[in-house]
Amino acid sequence: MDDDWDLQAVVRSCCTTTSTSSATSSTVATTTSGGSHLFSSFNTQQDVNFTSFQDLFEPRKHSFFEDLQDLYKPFFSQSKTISPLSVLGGLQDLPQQAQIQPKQSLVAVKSSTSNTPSSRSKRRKNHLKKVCHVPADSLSNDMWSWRKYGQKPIKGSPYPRGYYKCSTSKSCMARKQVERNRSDPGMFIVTYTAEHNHPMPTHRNSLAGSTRQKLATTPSTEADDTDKITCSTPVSPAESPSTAQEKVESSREDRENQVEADGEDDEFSVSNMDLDDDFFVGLEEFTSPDHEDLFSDLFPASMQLSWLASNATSTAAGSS
DNA sequence: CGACTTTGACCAGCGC
DNA sequence: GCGCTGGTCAAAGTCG
Repeated sequence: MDDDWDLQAVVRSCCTTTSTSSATSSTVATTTSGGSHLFSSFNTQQDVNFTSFQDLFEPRKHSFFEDLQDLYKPFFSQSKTISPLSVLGGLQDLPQQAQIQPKQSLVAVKSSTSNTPSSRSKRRKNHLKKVCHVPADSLSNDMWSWRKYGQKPIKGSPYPRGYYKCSTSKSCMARKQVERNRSDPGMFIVTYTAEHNHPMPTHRNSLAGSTRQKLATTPSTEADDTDKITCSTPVSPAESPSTAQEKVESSREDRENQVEADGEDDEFSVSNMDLDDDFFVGLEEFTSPDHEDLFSDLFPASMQLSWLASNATSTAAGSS
């Protein structure tokens, strides 16, 4: 079935590297808060040129890193304190760039209480949602562990939507929905709802699921295709290992479609989580206006967010 | 044994 | 108020 795609989608959210066109992935926050700062997320291009990000950030007053930090913070468990909304909060500010599906995006408005839905709070009403457009490649980069709890065909879309929830903690209300962009099959729309109420797992946990690739059919392939890193979203609940796996399977199919585009990778960067505050602290130094240049120097082309990648590797590895 | 995926059914919000 | 659609639950099965 179409399940495959969701897997991939899941993860890599925000920052991935992908090969796809640069502008493609953008994250949006559905929240109505109206803010706007960051979260535009990194595009997943492998070549991610930070410059390309500029566009995204330009409008902003914050320095590149600040934005970056903001972006990540929410996702990274900030090492110690993760505020429940942190994730969402960060997203809220997203720039309008993201394209979101009108309906969803609007929907989210907020509900702090959303975290405690009564048993079935299926409701669309409350719940802040963050929407990220992620290249297929990046889907897998998620440091969080996710467990798929449902999949449904969406009206108007040829692709089903996968529903994932955080598997790290039962009490964690964080959820994400992965859906392929109908207009651009190479891109996935990942919607995050609620926040993680716990720190990111150091090791992408979920071992169990992580491997479930019955078909593991193409682990290697995938590795090639999907695993390459990028900056995956640092934290976004993107896909979990499990998803990654799914990806794998799906990758078979997707590959056909995406491979070209992807080719890249999916390595995950989970381990990066360690970066957290310290990491950003260091980055702040770069916050100067010149950051662009700095990046060029510091992060040569190929590198891009390879740092993330390295971490990701672990995930990828783990997942596979 | 534990964790995850898959799938069908149920439930509730939303629009008319 | 009704129907549609989306979101979640729960059982069954799979895999490490």
